[in-house]
Amino acid sequence: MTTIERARSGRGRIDKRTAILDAAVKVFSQEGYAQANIDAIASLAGVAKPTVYNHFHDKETLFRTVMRDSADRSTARIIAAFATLPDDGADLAGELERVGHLMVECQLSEEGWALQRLLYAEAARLPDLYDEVVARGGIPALNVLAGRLAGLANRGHLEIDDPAVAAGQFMALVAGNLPALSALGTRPVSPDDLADAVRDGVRTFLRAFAAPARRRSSRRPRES
Amino acid sequence: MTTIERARSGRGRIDKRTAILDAAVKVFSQEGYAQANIDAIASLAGVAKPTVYNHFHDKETLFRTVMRDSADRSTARIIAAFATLPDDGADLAGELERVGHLMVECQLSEEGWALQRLLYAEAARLPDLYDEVVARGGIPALNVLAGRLAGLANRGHLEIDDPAVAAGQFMALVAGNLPALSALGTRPVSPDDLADAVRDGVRTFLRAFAAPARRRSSRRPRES
DNA sequence: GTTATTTTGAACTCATACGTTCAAATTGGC
DNA sequence: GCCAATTTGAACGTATGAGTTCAAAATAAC
Repeated sequence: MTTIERARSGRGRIDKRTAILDAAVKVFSQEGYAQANIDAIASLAGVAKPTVYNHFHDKETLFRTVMRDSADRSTARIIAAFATLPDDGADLAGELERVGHLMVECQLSEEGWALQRLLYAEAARLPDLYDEVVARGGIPALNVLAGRLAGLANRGHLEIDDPAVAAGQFMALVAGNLPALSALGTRPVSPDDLADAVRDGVRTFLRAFAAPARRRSSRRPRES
Repeated sequence: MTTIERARSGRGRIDKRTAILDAAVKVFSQEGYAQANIDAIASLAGVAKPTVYNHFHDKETLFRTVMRDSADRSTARIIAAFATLPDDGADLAGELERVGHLMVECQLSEEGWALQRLLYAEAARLPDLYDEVVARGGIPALNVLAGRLAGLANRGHLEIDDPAVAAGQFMALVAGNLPALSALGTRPVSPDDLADAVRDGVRTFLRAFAAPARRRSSRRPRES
């Protein structure tokens, strides 16, 4: 089943499989699940229709595979971006903006939007697929960011009660405007608007969570 | 065409039309556009199929009407909620939480999620519909909230540079966790989780935008 | 009651598209 | 060169569903 298994088994032609997946992600994201045409996918992949059914039992299996792969790619990108956030707190605003940019660019990518739109579209029909994508994507990414923020808080650069909450709020603040800006990914976003949105989000995040400059309290409870 | 026109023209049976729309919103939101079946809508509305085509020229027209009506209802609810935000700044945190609750409940409603999922699903295919819904829904609602926040800022209860940005960030902070919490509207949200999310959002919003207690920025001294 | 309009049921047309079948061609391993 | 697995093309069966047609029935206006 897995890419690796097939590659080792020898006989299966791995390139056909990936060609089908590449074509499928394009067609699904342009047309949506129901409107996507298997013949179109086969033709775009340069493959005969029975070959598609040879690799993927039916349309739903193909769709699920596409969504899983897409989620894995996006997650890897976002986690890599978060991992570059330094712990030392130097130029915190600049670093948060940089990471915020990487994050939104991942979501703004063709594939990021496609994944999100398809998830929304099919969540009601395939709730387990939604759960799986969240488990593979959103949750790990959020955990990584929460860990970085917790590190910054421990070193006194941020004042954070709950790192997971703060991580979610960072994402909401920085990326919350993206759907409106890009019309759900159907229109290009001007780099200036994007930079403004990220900057505003980071500024508000820091207004809420930046540790007071004078005090270098590692942990200062605000109220009981 | 409009409800009112039809009601005055007399001959058209207005109740059939609304019954069709009610049925259509249910079927569309459960099945999605492509999977939605006109026969099912007609049957659920207690109406013959040609009657559907008598009121709405084709499936897409019916869909667009459903989306517009749904957007109008949601917008009216949210704007009504925002309008109850008092200007005087008394119990600001409590009031923001109350309004935040009204806002997320609107989005959490069956219809709110249906609208959002269908928008995401069909945005690529019907970009103009997306624009129309945003123009009727998101933008007016955001403007009303921005106006309220600006009022609070003028009276010295908030410290806000750009009310529109702050309004968008309020929505992002308070509602940003909803998709994950409710699995895009496919699962019920526990009232406790919901209250936590709203409280966390409002707390962060106030940490970023609350006017410092000592300084009386503009007009009104803080009464305490 | 008369009349114009709407509604209804049922059957029909037509297009789309999933998934299958199968014999022939191709491929890769040995 | 031989064999086993895969691929291919093209046709097919089948299902689904949008939108139409039409004559009969129901309805509202006058």
